[in-house]
Amino acid sequence: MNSYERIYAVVRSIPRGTVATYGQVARLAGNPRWARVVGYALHVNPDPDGIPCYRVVDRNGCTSSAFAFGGSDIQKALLEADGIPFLPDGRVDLAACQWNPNQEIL
DNA sequence: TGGATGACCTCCG
DNA sequence: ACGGAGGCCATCC
Repeated sequence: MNSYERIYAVVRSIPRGTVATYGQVARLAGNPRWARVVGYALHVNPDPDGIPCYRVVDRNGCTSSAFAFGGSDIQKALLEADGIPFLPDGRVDLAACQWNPNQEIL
C-alpha cells in the first residue's frame, strides 16, 4: 500500500535526536487520522534497520506496552543513544525533543 | 465481501 | 485527574 510507504518515509525522515508522535507522523504522512494505521505500519515494520520505530511515541511521549520491538528498556536505550532525554516519569521529553517538521522544511 | 482488530486520539462523565 | 466509549483508516482472517 502506498499508505505504508508514506508512513515509512515520514518515520525515516525523523532526524536523530528527535521523536515524533503517531498523530504527528500520520499528519505528515498526509492523513491526520492515520494514527492507528501508523501504529499498524510500524507494527509490521519491514525495515527496522531503516525505520526507527522507537522514535515514534504516543501523544504522552511513551510507547505502547504491547510490543516495544523488544522491550521498553530497549527503546529507552535507543532513544538515549540518539541523545533524547527522558523525564522522571519514564517518558520521552517531548517538550525538548519532539520533532518539528517545520525545521525540516526550512 | 464482511466482521474483527490495532504500537492511536479525543470527548464525555 | 481518572475511567470509559466512540471515531477513524487500513489490514487480517
